[in-house]
Amino acid sequence: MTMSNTGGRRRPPTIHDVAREAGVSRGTVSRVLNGGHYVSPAAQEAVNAAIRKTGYVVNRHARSLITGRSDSVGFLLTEPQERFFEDPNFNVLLRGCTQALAAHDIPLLLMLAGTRDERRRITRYITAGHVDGVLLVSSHSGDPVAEELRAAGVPLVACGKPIGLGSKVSYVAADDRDGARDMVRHLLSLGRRRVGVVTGPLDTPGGVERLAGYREVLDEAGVGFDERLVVSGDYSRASGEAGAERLLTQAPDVDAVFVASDLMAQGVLAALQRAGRRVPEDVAVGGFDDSPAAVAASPELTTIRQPWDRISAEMVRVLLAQIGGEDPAAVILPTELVRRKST
Amino acid sequence: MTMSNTGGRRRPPTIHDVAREAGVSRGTVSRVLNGGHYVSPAAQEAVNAAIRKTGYVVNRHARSLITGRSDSVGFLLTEPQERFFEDPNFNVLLRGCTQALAAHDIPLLLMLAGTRDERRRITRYITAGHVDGVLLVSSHSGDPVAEELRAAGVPLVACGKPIGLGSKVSYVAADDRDGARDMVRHLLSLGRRRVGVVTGPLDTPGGVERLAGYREVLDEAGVGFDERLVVSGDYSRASGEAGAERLLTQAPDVDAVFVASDLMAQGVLAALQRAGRRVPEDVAVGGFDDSPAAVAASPELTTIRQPWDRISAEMVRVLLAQIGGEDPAAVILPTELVRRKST
DNA sequence: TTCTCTACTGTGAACGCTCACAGAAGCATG
DNA sequence: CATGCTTCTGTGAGCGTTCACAGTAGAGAA
Repeated sequence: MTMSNTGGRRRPPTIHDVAREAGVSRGTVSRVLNGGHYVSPAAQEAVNAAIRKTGYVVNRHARSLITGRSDSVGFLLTEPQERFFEDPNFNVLLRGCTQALAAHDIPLLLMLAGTRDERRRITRYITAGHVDGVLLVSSHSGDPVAEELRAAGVPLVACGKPIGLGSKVSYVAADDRDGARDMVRHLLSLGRRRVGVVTGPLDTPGGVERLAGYREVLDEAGVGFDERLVVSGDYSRASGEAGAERLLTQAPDVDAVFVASDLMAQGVLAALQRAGRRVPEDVAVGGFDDSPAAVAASPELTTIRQPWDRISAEMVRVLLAQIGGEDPAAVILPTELVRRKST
Repeated sequence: MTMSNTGGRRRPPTIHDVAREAGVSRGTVSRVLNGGHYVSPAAQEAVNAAIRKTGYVVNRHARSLITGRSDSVGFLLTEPQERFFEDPNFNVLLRGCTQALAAHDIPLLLMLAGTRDERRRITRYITAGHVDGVLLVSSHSGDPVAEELRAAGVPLVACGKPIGLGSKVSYVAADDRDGARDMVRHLLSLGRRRVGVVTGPLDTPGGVERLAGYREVLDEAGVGFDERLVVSGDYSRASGEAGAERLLTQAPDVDAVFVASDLMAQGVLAALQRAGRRVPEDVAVGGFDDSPAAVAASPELTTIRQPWDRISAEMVRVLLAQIGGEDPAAVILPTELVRRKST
């Protein structure tokens, strides 16, 4: 029983305790802690032994106070909160970022900027230097928080190409256009010629790019573009359902649909089913994301995989580089067609 | 242009700057910052004006260094990570906790303890005092991290009744048994008599309680208990699908199913559909959670709402109370039957 | 007047760490 | 022998707060 456990916590050992235990000075312990340059092997060893023995863990507040760094980063969501809950992609991204940061021993602070007040509070918190950088999820345009952070010089990496922030903001994104091309080519290769599309929100680069890829392939295949085959959605399940209904009205002969998100594709499947169309026999359906929703759908969705694990890893890499003084960077990652039952 | 914006960030104002600006001492500013007791109205006013003028934000690291508090809490997930992504409840809980904490200006640190290494690192981080308390999501038994934290005297609030941690750990949970009772009563009230159940994992209190509620109502209604009507799952969609298949084999005359989670209920619906049973005409299906999955299902699920917003709010309240020195507490919250299309 | 009490204010010390600097020791070079 | 260089080590200062304490001013009571 080394620990009296009556509610209060014992005062943890300090760098001083370690120094005394190892028979060296605070400075030497600090040097060992920070890379071990200019430390003799003997001292190195003694300090490490003392750290193990005392169970020392550095006090990050004391360190931050003098270094000016916080050694933590924020994960900021300025989207309308609903999307967060409905879209499984956020989970995957959040998890990936948390783990990638954990590998660097950097905690992730979750920040949800929903209301005006929350936005103000969070902006203050960040610009006050309480985090070293921010991972940003905000695909819609005109985001005042992001703009303010950028102006304040806070290292920032967005997920997906941000709008209206100039070229000074780093971002990591999947190759939306190329992914869309792959999917539409796949649908054409099945012999379908009346290929519809349910787009994402067209005020986001992702939405625009996926639509552009669709058009490109139709052009290159010599299949005419028919605007009755195009309806727009907002990535939500409900908008997919509504979109499919509109599509069936405008172009009843549709024999394939490229849907710009898996969640919308779920809605499309439901609407088609209700209309008595069989998938994939009557209408082939292709999604986008390869989110958990793709496997949960029935039939399971053929979709375009966004490499979320790589996206999150790259976001963290770019952010840390930027915190380290490097210039902003843009990273585009390749997508992959995943064939399942819906095509 | 008050801010030179060439990459570096300007040194933020300190309490000293505010004191000089307001013509008072650091101590007075500090008192205003911490509640304003024993401060004259005039000084109060002057300090607030100076804070607004300078844009001062307290340096939390300096504060933490001396107070010993970190004014932050961890949100710790020790579940197998997959559940996190599949189960929409986690999102709602995470969001609720983040927002409830934000109201107290307390940041939430997301901690995912998947691997052994991660567990060790996180345990060290927490016991070193880098967070004041922990919100714990870990319904399965034998969680070494939780036990270690409890032993170290870290304020801890679990979501759902934890197993094997003695009574010293606070928790907040929905009234699982009562919810199950409501649902089964509802199914009986529809005239169904062959009511099956797909349970949750039976090494968790939630799973056990929901099954107990089911049995209680059958007993009280004089409907005999038939073990062929009972299959067990693990809250995952896939296990619901498998469970329903087993149920149809063991008891083909089943006319209602109480499923212990919405996600499993999705799987049950899929399996029933495949087997040619109509819902709700042939088989009524009741879920549990009222997660987004309930509305996404087709037909939309009748389910038992867990009051996630209240659960998260209570978790935060209890945790902060405990950090403030109060004793651990258990909170049980009522559930609510939500009728939709599946019954 | 003198004392006590309350309301308020300022000051130095401390929290635990890193950083800059000074210096010691060892070795090669002039 | 002095000089310089490299490698290593210890020391004092200071990061921006809070806290304990000392002190002041004014009001009321003796």
